[in-house]
Amino acid sequence: MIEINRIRENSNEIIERLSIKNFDSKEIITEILELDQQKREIQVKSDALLNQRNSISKEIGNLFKSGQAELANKKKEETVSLNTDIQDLKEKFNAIDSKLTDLLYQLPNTPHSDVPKGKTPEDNITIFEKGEIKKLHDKAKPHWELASEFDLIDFDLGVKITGAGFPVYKGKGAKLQRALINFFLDEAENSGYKEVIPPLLVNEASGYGTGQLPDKEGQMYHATEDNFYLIPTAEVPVTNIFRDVIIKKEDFPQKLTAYTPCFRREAGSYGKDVRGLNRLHQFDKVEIVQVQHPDSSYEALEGMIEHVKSLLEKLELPYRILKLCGGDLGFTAAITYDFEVYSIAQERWLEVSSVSNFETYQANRLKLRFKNEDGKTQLAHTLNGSALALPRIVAALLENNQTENGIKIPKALVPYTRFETI
RNA sequence: GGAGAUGUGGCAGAGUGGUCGAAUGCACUUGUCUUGAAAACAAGCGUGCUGCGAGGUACCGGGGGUUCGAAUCCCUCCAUCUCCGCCA
Repeated sequence: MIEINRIRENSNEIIERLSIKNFDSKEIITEILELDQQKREIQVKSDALLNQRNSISKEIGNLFKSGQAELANKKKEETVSLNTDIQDLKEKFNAIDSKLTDLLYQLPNTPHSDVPKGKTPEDNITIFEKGEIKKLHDKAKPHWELASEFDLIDFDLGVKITGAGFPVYKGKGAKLQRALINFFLDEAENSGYKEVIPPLLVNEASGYGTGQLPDKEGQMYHATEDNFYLIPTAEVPVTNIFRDVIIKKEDFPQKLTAYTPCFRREAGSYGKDVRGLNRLHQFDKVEIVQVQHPDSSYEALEGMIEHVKSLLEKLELPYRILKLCGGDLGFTAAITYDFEVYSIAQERWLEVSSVSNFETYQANRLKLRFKNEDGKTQLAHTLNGSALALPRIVAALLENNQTENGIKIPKALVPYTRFETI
């Protein structure tokens, strides 16, 4: 969430920035400032009363020690009204504080000054495009037909076992998944990311830490008996490694990568959007996460973009990079670049990666800090990106590489699949 | 899942309900000494809120309670350890 100090000092700037996200924050911020003011006043009062009580209590202790029980008991009476006042202030304080926290949770991150205005995905700006969009042969098919023709993915079987959006990968289809995961992990390691295998279920605190809660509660599967959530992305468990951590300056940057399945409930899609691998409830993804010093987080973001670019180029897929406009930007991100690959048989672009800088927004929730030159604790920056999400990569690979003699595996992947064609 | 024990500062480890934000040791930082280092000695050494500042206040696993006053007593949750059961 946005730091309260920033809101105190730059409320107008924040309101203006949030308007780029098409978020009208004027009322909330006014209320936040009021509550913040009240909260501090109450705290000062309460501190003063506690101070009084503490000194009276000390006196009572001393009186008892020196055998003046009568005087001590008389002193006790003084604390009666004091205690009701303290209790009163405590209740008020808690009420205001939880209201304030609630409102702060409702404020999205402020977009970076580079973020273009806009409301819908059409307003995103294509900043880079590369790769040849080939012509396919006459009998070219969409990936869901290829998947069933070559017996790679069984969607109906998944429906039987679980439900729609939980495919079963078979034979070379399963091996292709494994190959991609290993390829992505190796590439990440070569770029300096340390591999971790995190839990796939997280507690509530972790959900709040990265911002899935309370904003996107409905997106996550919820194991209510234990109050755990199935992770929608490795971002959640991996970034929460750093919750409540004060890292040493020399330990910057932290670069982690993780492969995990991801679980998303997703609501309200239909037709071609959800056909085949386009949108699933369970899918595999390799994520890269960085914790950075604020001065170098944008440089790190560039590095992450370069990393994802190199993956797509090694896979020989035509892709483009979009800079998301304010309206399409996620709740917690300051800036996001989406990577899309072209799916030839479907004749559409498919999002395969999202690379974002969250600046201090997540760090503030996580209490992820470092000691700066002045010896003060300061919030770090967090970043993450998909590198990459598998299903749509598979869709594009199958569709784009189909020939009349089968599907060709890109060269870079062959050492991992150990077969050249499907 | 059952029984028992434990949870204190970066680590180890004290702490009869009152002068405990917390002894002591180690680690760390700075200074003295030294050509330099080590050793020794001295000082410092957690996090938040609040205040221009001195300071005030809160935090001894989390939450709640008893009390004039809680690290210390009670309840509850969580975690760890030991034993038993179950199990990939």
